[in-house]
Amino acid sequence: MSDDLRAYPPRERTAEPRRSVDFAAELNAAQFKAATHPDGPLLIVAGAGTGKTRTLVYRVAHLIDRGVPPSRILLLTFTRRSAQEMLARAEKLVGHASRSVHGGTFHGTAHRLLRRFGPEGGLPGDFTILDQSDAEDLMGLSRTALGLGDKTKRFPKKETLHHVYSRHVNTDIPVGAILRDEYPRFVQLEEEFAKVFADYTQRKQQRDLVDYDDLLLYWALLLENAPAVADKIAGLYDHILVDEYQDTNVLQARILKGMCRVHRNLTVVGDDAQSIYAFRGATIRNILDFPREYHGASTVTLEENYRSTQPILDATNLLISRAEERFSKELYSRRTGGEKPWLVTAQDEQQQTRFVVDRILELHEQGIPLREMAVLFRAGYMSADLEIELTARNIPFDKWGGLKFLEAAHVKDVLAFLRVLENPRDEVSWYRLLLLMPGIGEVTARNAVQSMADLAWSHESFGRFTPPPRAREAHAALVRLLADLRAGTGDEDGRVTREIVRVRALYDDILRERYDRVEPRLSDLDQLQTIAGGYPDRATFLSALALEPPSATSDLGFGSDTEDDTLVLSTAHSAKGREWDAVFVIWAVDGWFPMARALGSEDEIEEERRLMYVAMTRARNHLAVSYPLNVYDTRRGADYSLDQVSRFLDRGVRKAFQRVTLQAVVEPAAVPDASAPPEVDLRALLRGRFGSS
DNA sequence: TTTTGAAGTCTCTCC
DNA sequence: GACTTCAAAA
Repeated sequence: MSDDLRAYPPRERTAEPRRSVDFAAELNAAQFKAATHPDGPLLIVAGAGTGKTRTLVYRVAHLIDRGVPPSRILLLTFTRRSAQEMLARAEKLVGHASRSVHGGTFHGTAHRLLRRFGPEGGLPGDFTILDQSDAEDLMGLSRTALGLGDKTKRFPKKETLHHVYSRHVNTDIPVGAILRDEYPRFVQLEEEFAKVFADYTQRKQQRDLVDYDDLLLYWALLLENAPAVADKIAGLYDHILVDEYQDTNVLQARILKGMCRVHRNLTVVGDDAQSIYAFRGATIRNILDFPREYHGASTVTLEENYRSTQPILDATNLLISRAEERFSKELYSRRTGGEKPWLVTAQDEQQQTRFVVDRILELHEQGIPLREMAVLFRAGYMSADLEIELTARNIPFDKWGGLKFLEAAHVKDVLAFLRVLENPRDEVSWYRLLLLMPGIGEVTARNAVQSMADLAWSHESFGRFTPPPRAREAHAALVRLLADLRAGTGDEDGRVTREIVRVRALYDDILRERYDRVEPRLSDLDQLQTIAGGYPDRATFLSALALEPPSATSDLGFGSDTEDDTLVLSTAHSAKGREWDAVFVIWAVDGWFPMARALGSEDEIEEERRLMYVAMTRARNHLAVSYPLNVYDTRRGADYSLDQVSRFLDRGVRKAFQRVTLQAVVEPAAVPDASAPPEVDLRALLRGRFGSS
């Protein structure tokens, strides 16, 4: 097991000559102040497009320039992609020294540290990471084991249980309070929740399983409760820099406190106006309270926007001015040219789609590459119609966001085989693959798992299990496959890929049996095989997959493999930190953006508003926000409803836009014969109904 | 006990 | 539209 996951996939080697950096000349005054800030806590409040990344990169460069050993700098970012990007940019400034800077997500870093120091806190060094749905499944097993799953009384679903658990761990809010706020109907069940959580925790520990929350929690607990190990871990770094600080939670703040308690060299960068992850426990309080939490902290505010034209900023400033508590800042740009953003009213979804595609082609003709354009939306499924149209018109695109690929049942199925090999105690994966086998159902699976547990999960324990007659064949096939896979030796390249090939020899037939649309699923598995080729061993592969899921799906046959000029479709969340020349925000319909189910509280609505702000501020030169009037809504029975523009685009905000109304496309056949008198005067009928003349 | 087909249930954001 | 849940058949 490699100590350092950053090595995969390998960063390309470029012989960049080191140059001396003229910080004062290459940064504006505020950026310069932040980048060259001496030791001690520093808060950088950076509005959208104000060169936040640039400042952070230069700060890293400056630290290295000052003689801080690069390997003693830790850069925590929100995605692994942004860490890589920043380090690549730092490399251009200070040469390959920056390659030794440790960069990654909180979870990725936690993983690295726990593999190394976990054993000193009683953790096994070879734990398996549970992703969210694995964790939910395990929670389900706990619920069933406690007999709370039967339908005699109403008990929350495993997803709800997990959500409450996760929120509790990440926010320190007592379970009772969470129930009161979010699930009043379950308040009386607090004790049962606690029992399930206790069982869940025990189950994880007995089976060497670690969920996402544990990664952070164990890190924090080591820092807080094991002084000797804490000194070692905190002693690894002299400087810690955190990006997107507005999206960290209480637990992450605790970790930072522990990591920095000696030197206090903590730099955090964030924008309270872009806080969009409260749903997973992030709290805006971290950034708002930073100056109080770290006495003597300096604060630098970046307000000059280098990204967008002034007309676009006028619109986004108006949008966010409606928000409640925030560090007040007014972004301005010297890019005064440019046209007002568009607010496009479409008659229906098809027309919205057609508008977006036509406009994209138009801009493309004007010389804007596809990769400089993006279409953003609130949730992954909202781009379905657009994807079909783009495919039909041969426009290549990448879709970001969502975890589709790894969530796909067939991908998880194949991974379950590998995970069982890696960790024979992985109960969740055992259930998953046992239930796949013909002749094995819930009862047999449970018996098998129980019998393996009795034999301490040894490798042979599954072979010793005596299946009922109907499952004999499946059992034998599985035993053979697992033995076969275990027999594979060495760490030669492509080993994981070959394992997947062998698993598929058994699994592909099952897949064909179970699903109707087989081809896209098979090609997902092909893709999994390819991805596996980039990893040296199974453990690294599985961990990396859980921590940094590949975003691409092969559903529609387009991908960045063949094309390098591809349009980006993305959820607003996944678009954070990115920018494009032209941005389309679609589905700006009330109930869609903001989403209807996010309207429960004022806080949720505010978060939706900030999300819309994030989406719109991605644009450099062209911004178009569109909404269809008529939405075919299957929920309300096959009917069309007349929809309203998003509440965030109120009358005042709309003034910053130019209105574009797309005319209804009338099918020739449907055009009424204007010469014929109407059969009935509908409007008069309606007026008469209310007695008005 | 497993399988199968039909009815029913939601629909999100992500490490 | 994809997945879960339920009831009845094999």
